[in-house]
Amino acid sequence: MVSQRGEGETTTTPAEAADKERARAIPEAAVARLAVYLRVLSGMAESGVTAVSSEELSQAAGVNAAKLRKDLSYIGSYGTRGVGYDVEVLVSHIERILGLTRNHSVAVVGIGNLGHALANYGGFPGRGFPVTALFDVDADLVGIPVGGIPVNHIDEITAICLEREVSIGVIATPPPAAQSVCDRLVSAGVQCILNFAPVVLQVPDNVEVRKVDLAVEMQILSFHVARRADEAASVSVGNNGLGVDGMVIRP
Amino acid sequence: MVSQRGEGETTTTPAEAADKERARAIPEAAVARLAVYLRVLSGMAESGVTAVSSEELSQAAGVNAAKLRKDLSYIGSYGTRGVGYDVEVLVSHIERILGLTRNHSVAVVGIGNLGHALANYGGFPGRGFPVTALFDVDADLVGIPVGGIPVNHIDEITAICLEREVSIGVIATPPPAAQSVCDRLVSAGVQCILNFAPVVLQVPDNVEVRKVDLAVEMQILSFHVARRADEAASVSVGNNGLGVDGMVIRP
DNA sequence: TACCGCTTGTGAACGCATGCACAAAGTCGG
DNA sequence: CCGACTTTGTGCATGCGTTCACAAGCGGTA
Ligand SMILES: NC(=O)c1ccc[n+]([C@@H]2O[C@H](COP(=O)([O-])OP(=O)(O)OC[C@H]3O[C@@H](n4cnc5c(N)ncnc54)[C@H](O)[C@@H]3O)[C@@H](O)[C@H]2O)c1
Ligand SMILES: NC(=O)c1ccc[n+]([C@@H]2O[C@H](COP(=O)([O-])OP(=O)(O)OC[C@H]3O[C@@H](n4cnc5c(N)ncnc54)[C@H](O)[C@@H]3O)[C@@H](O)[C@H]2O)c1
Repeated sequence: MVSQRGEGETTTTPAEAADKERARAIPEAAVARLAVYLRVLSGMAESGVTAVSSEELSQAAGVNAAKLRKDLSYIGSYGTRGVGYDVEVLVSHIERILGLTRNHSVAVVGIGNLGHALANYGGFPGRGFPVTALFDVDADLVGIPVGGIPVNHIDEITAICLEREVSIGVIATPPPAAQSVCDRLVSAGVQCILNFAPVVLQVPDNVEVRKVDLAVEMQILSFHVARRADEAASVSVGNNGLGVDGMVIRP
Repeated sequence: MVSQRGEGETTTTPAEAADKERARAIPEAAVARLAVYLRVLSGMAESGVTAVSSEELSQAAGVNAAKLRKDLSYIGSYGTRGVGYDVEVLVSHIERILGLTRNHSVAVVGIGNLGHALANYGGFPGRGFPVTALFDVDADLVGIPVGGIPVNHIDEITAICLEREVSIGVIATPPPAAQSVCDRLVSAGVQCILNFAPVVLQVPDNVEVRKVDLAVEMQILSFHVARRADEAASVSVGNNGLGVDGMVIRP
């Protein structure tokens, strides 16, 4: 939509220019939360809710109310004191800041277990991320449609990514293939990569990589179990009976 | 150096007690990285590498060398100055800190696109996370084995989780079902939950939740694309030629 | 219009995490 | 046995992110 990102302050509206400058200053952590607020707000809008206070929204998003207000303040002052926020207004401003005013075409590479799930998932197109290309090295898969999109051979990746203006590449290949797939995506001009393979990817500075590592997530959970078990042990043994139920006594 | 506050020394060995006390102090961010180091180190061990310096390991893990050393220092001093770290030793210490010395049984709830992929994935059991139970509400799925494990009906979740000592529950149901599934997992004694459904789960304090939200990941990538585009525009037009290549000029 | 109560937006303080820089501590060659 | 070289472990400064607390601002009410 709009935002023909023209030049500096001469042709853009003051509001747009202000947004651009602000975008640079938004903390990474706040960006992630803004995406969550957006989802919650979208849900509210669908339910017919038109206004919301920082307290309500923060509850629904599972964060501290002050943090929520600060996060929203990064994108501008669109609330009304004494009242709250207009849901629609907030949605459109967050969408603008997150760059969701245009679609981002997605390519999935590696159509195995995970690739199939991603290709079949209906949740992305509706949120502005249409999956427009699938790639695999396996000749048996090439040509077969998955989730409505036919699989192409990995060797066609450059041509097809350029043609379909892919802006996000998703890597769902086995670990050994990930770096080479990544390199090919990068040389096809893809600047955003979401990596499911448990390997550290090397990319140029102008490419943004985010990784999803399920084994790491589970290990973090495991750490917390262990920590909790230790704490419980300390309380019951170390404090020698002073601690009742699970409460930690010492500060 | 070693942190007081411990009285646990009476029943545990000093080394164990020291670990337990340290575990409490490890920053969350460092825990996530330790899991990455562990994966890299395991790969090195398999390749026959026996020793590694902080510089090498940090390269392989994609982090700053000083940060890596600090992370490792949280779990103790197991390096040799002038030489580096023994791979095996480091692996075993990280595993101990992360609580990986025992297996953590995993249950997957919601055997749809994503649930199938998870159940079929061979990478978890090898890392100490055997998938031991699958649940779905769909009668057509119940009884059918996926990845070698038969699917059970969701109503059996409490009994089976207790019986198989499930410690991690993975939620891969549609969003509306997620909270109720979560509640059932919690009442079955599961204290760790990995949630793929795009909803904020409410849980008691003694339960740890981690979420994987792919739409949020993509939106973060989208934000960076937009920011980059804006910067490019500012530099080429706003600064009126003063900025060459991608460098940001104004602070 | 003037007041009241409510909610936002933000300055300021705090706490956590990162990265630097270097002393301490070890190896290895001679 | 010594001295040069290498690499760890960490004190310290810096920057980022979170939280508190409250003035400013707005709608409603009399
Ligand atoms: N399935 C899961 O639940 C899961 C969980 C965690 C991590 N992962 C990771 O995600 C990745 C994919 O997992 P999966 O279970 O789907 O694996 P999979 O083996 O089922 O699928 C991998 C696919 O990638 C294709 N492929 C291999 N080399 C390729 C290349 N060079 N170019 C293009 N395609 C290529 C294969 O033909 C295959 O279709 C792996 O790295 C895995 O570690 C998967
Ligand atoms: N598939 C993906 O790639 C993907 C990507 C991002 C997010 N997600 C999220 O992951 C979740 C699962 O996605 P999916 O594509 O596998 O969905 P899906 O519809 O294919 O599968 C959902 C499964 O959950 C089962 N189910 C429904 N209610 C249940 C209940 N109360 N108890 C137990 N099982 C129940 C259904 O029978 C079905 O088998 C969704 O929340 C989705 O938003 C999926």
